[in-house]
Amino acid sequence: MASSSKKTKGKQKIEIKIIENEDDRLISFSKRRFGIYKKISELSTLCGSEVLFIIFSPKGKPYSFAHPSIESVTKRFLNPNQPLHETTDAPVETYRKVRIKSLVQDYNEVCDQLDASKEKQKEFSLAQQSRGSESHHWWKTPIYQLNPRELHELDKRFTEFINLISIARDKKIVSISLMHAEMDEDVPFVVPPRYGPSLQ
Amino acid sequence: MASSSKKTKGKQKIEIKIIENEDDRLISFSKRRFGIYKKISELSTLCGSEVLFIIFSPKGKPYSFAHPSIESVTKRFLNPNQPLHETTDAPVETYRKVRIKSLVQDYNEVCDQLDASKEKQKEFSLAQQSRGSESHHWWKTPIYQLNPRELHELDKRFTEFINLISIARDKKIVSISLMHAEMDEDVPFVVPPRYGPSLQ
DNA sequence: AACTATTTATAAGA
DNA sequence: CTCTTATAAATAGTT
Repeated sequence: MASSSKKTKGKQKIEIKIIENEDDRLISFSKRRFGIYKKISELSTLCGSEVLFIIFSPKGKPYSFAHPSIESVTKRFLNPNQPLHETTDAPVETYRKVRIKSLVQDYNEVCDQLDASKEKQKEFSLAQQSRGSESHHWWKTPIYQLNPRELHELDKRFTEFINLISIARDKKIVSISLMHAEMDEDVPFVVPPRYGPSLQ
Repeated sequence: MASSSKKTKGKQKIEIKIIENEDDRLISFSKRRFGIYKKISELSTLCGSEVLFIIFSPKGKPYSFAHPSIESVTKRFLNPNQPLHETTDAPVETYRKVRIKSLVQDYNEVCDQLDASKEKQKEFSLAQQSRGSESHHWWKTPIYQLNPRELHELDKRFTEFINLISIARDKKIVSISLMHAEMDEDVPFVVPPRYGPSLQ
C-alpha cells in the first residue's frame, strides 16, 4: 500500500555513551541485561563453559548470573590448576591434608603456651571466647569483637584476595578502553600456588 | 544477475546445545565471547554500570572482562553498603581504623609474650621468619611454609568468602535453568556486615 | 580472518 | 511492565 507511512521508526542507531534520561537508562538496562543473560547462557550451553556475570544497575543494585554456580567459577578462577574432573590429584590433596594436620598440631602446642601466660593474655582470649566457640560465620561478628589478628587477617586476606585475582590474571583482564587491543592475546597465565583445600 | 546462486547460506538458526565438533566449538566460543564483551561494555557505558564477567574456554582457560576493575566490582558485590562516592562514611572509617590500631597494639603485646617463650615456639617463629619479613605475597609462599594458623585461616576465609557471596546474594543468583523464572524479582537483599577497610 | 545471508537483538512507539 | 515494528547488530556457514 503506497499510502502507509511506517508505524514506527524501528530500532535506531544510537551512540554508545551514557543515557542521560533516567527512565530511558533504566529501560535500556533491563532490556540489555536480559539480552546479555541470554547470550551468556547460550555460550555456556554451546561450549560447556563455566561463567560468572555480575552487574550493578544504575541504582546500584547487584545482579548476577552464574553457571553452574558462583562458588564453582570463583574457585576455578582462583585456582586454575583445579582439574576439570576432581579425581586426578586426590593423592596430592591427601598428602597435603596430612601435612596440614601435623602442622596444626604443632601450632596448637604453641597456642597452649600462649594460653599459659598472663594478664593481657586473658583479656585477649576472653574476647575470643565471648564470641562463642563456633567460629564459623565470623563475618557476622561485629568488627569490634574481632581480635586484632583477625582484623588484620581480614583486611589482608581480602586485599590479597582481590589482588590475587587481578594480578594473577593481569594479562587476561580487559578494560573497556582496551577492548579492541589485547583482548584475545593468547597469554599463558601465571599460575599462583593453590589455595589449601577444605580442611575436613 | 539472474543466474547467481547465493554465495553462502548465511547465518543459519542453530539449536542451543553443546557443539560436538571441537573446532566449531572453539570458533563459536571466540566469536560469541567477543560479542558478549561488546554487549557488556556497551551496557556499562550506556548505563554507567560496574560489571564483571568471567568465563572459561572449552579448554578451561579463564577470560575476564571488568569495568572499572575486578577489585571494584568484587568489593561492591561483597559490600553493598559501600557508598557510590567514597566520601560519606569517611568518619566511620577513620574511627574504625583508630580502633583497629589500638587493638593491634594490644595484640602485639601478647605476641611479644609468645616470642619470649620456649623450644617449639622457636621452631615456629623460625619457619615464620624464613619466609622473609615482607609478609605481602603470602600467596606466593608454598603452602607447606605457611603456619598452621595461616593454613586454617586461608581455608576458612576462602570458604567463607564464597559462601558470603552466594548466601548473601542468594535471591539474586540466577542459574541458567531458572533464567526465565525469578530473574527479575525485586528482592531486597540481605546486608552482610562490612569487611574491614584497608588498614593503612 | 573476511564475507554474506540470515537470524537475533533492540530503539522507539503503542 | 508488555507488545509491536522497523531497523541495527550479531553470527553460522562458507571461502
